[in-house]
Amino acid sequence: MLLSPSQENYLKAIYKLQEDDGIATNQALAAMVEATPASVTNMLRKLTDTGYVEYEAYQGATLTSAGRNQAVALVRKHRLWEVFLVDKLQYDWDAVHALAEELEHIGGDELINRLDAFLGHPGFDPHGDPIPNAKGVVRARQHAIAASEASVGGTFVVCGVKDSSSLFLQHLDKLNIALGKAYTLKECLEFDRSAVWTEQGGACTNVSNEVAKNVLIQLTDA
Amino acid sequence: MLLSPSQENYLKAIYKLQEDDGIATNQALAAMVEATPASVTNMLRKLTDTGYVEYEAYQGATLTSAGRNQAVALVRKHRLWEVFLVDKLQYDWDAVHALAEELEHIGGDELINRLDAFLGHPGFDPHGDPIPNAKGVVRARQHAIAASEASVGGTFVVCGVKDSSSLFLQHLDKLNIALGKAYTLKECLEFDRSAVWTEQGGACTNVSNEVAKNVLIQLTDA
DNA sequence: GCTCAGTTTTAGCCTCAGCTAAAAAATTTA
DNA sequence: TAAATTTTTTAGCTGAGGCTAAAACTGAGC
Repeated sequence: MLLSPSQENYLKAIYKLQEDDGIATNQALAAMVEATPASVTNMLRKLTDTGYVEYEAYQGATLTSAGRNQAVALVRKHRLWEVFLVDKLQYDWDAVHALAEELEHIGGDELINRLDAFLGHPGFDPHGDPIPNAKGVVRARQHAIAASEASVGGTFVVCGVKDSSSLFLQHLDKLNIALGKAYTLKECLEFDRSAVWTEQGGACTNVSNEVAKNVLIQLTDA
Repeated sequence: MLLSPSQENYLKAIYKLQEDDGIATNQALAAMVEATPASVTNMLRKLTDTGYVEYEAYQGATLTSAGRNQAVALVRKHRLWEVFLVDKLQYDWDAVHALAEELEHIGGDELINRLDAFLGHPGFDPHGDPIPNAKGVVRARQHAIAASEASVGGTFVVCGVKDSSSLFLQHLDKLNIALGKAYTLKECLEFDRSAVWTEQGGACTNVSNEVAKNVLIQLTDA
């Protein structure tokens, strides 16, 4: 069964909502694909007919295993193109999402597997999200927690973000926070839950709780 | 004015027909965009409204200068993506057209200029066709003629093809003819106008007139 | 167990880009 | 020049994927 770009976007949206919230409601889907709930109902019917989605009126949508395969393949394509744009074309990490959103609908397995090989089979995209392999297996990030969960005195490495919006990523740039950087949590201020992170070199960064909640870290024992 | 992929394909088709035949008839356009003549009439009206095409009923279509700019930009995008697919992803030259046809509708100037830089500002695509620069200037191939025009005893280098179909390109592969290779025209047979080409090393290739007419060469004086 | 707010579906409409069949214009042939 | 052929246009239809407004359903609070 061949899917239109629009249909592919719905599958991706259902996949993400299932992962995050466990359930893909009509309204959440509408927000994600930027359409009205009425349009979503329509499309869910069609996707049910193609066998990618299971859907009963008022009950929300679920991917079939075929649907899940499609969705994972799309995530793979999206993330590989993001790696290409950042690593090869020197785009900033906050500028690649929209382009990858277009590129992910192009071509088939052949193209994406060649791209994967060309990029050296990367494991993670520029935002630290894991790239599913050609078989659709997604290696979960190990022991990643939100930076807001760290305890004072702990050391950690930044390994991802929860929010990939351009606005948030540019804010991280301004704070000079990037993937792979190591910090110690110096203190956490009672008043607004903001934190002070220090780098090895000693540089200090003031991080609001709002930011910390959206930064993923791995605890280290150094 | 923003164009749909379909509209972009029309502009490209008009451009090619104007270059080749001087005139873009309804029927030729229909064949090129794979639609009926009735659909072409429809679309030409729309493109006239947007200011990219000049069109009077029954008189064929002409690009405005804005239309020509768009068309050249598309040719640039198409050929740069072909270079990427062959040089970086190791595709064969006969397999890249369809993919480039999809990729050329993605993104804007920013993306394509970055791709151009990444590829090292190539002058020609994998079929020897010249790549327009960022300003839309197309450097014509110098002194290229069809191989069927060469005279016996002459030496030449293969620099392009007139027919980029997969079928023809695969045939050239079989004959071991590739861009950049140098030959001497040993003889031309009266009976079927087929020719014998010899390489420096002495290897001989029998080339039908049909093939020679679709191979572009530059005469050399060695 | 009812009411009411919020969510989802239905019904009917729109635009885009195609299609067919028939009418009209242009071109070729006799 | 008139007839025949070819090309183009018109008219009306289709399907995809949206939309709005109104109706129907769900679930929380009383």
